Amino acid sequence: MKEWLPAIHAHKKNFTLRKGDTIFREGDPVNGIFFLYSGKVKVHKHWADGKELIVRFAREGDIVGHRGIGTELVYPVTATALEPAAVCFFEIDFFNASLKVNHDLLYELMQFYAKELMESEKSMRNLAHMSVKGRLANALLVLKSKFGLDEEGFIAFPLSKQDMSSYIGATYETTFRMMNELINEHIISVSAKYITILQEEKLRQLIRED
Amino acid sequence: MKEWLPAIHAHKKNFTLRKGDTIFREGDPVNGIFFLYSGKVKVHKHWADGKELIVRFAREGDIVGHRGIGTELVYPVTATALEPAAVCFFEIDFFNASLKVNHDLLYELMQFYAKELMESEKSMRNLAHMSVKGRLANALLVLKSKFGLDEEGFIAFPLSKQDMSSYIGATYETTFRMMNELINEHIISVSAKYITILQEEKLRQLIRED
DNA sequence: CGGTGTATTGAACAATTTCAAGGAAAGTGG
DNA sequence: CCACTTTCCTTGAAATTGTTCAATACACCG
Repeated sequence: MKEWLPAIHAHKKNFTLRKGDTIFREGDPVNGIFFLYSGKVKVHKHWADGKELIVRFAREGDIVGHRGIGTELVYPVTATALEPAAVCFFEIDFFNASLKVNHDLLYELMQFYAKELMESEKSMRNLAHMSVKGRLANALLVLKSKFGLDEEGFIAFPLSKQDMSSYIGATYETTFRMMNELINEHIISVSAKYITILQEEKLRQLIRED
Repeated sequence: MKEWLPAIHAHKKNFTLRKGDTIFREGDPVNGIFFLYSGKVKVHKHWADGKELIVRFAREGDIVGHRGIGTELVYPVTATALEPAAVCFFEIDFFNASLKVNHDLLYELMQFYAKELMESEKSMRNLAHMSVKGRLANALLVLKSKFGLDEEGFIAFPLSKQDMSSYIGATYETTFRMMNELINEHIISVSAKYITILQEEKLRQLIRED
């Protein structure tokens, strides 16, 4: 999704965001699409009592707000900065016009959607059939493979337990307890928001499907 | 997704399916894409002990197997006929070539994916935050709005309780019990696979989000 | 008519959420 | 920089929801 980004570079409008800032909110009219230059963003859906489910994380180079493309009039999700971030914004009309003209862009976007759909349906199955501990194990592996490790061996996407619980679709308390189990079993170690995977194989065992 | 179907009509290969036949299986190498001429199909993901989650239903005019498009080498889902069906098959190479050439087709496919993704993420949130009863209520409303009612006022997509439970992501027994509650509360009435919604408003109350 | 699959129900069990309550950390405004 | 507010963290116990197991009934099919 990064190759053609420079091609439409000239039409960008830049914004900077502070931690906790909202890029767009579920239900807002769709007015454009965003690219992340720097920072980390969560994309989430809301539910009663401030409950939420994080459906995706984005970092530099990623696209946000694409769920508004097509026939949708309002964003079906909210996007919130997890740390200071810089985004560039494209008017929806401009972006749609680009899609009409730029076949490669459209093809990439289609493939991107296809991949997101697969991930999403996998997550659906996980939510339906996996225990919280299994979903946590899976989330850790996904975060590692998607964002890698930093210099110190931590998963390079630090998350509050709050956000972790929203990501795996469980309550804060349950997530906390399951995390403790993993720590006591020496499968992971945790220092504030920073997580180290000690025994990847044991995590994999927790998500065996059959 | 139906408008451009005739355009590539000449390249089709037809197949007929009996109830229970599998069109393709999760893990099979992707060899093509299917269009449903008639019949109903479920698209599902498997899990241990023969558990499954139905991620989508398709009927005549719908596309099946599109999840294999792009970089994927194997289907991430299984497609099974719920009743006798007729499909037409397109080689993946031919379909990909069409996408490269036919901009409108590609655009429609992209929009289709975008819509599917939104639905999928909505389902994710429902699985994470709604009770089984709420998910059942939601499923009934979705099935009604998607497939309509037949002449007798039944939801025009008869489902075994087995499939219903796989669709809402709960066990057979729980689904059964929740269905009984809805019946006892005179919200729905059921005759074998055929369901009538008696009080749509009460179903909506069960899925209030906030 | 027996068999296979679906329907039905109860009871025990397990997983997860909810509630409650205290402590730590972190950001905010004076 | 400090007091204050808020948010996040931590833990236990109780309540709830949903699953699993088990056993029986029913229905259709060859």
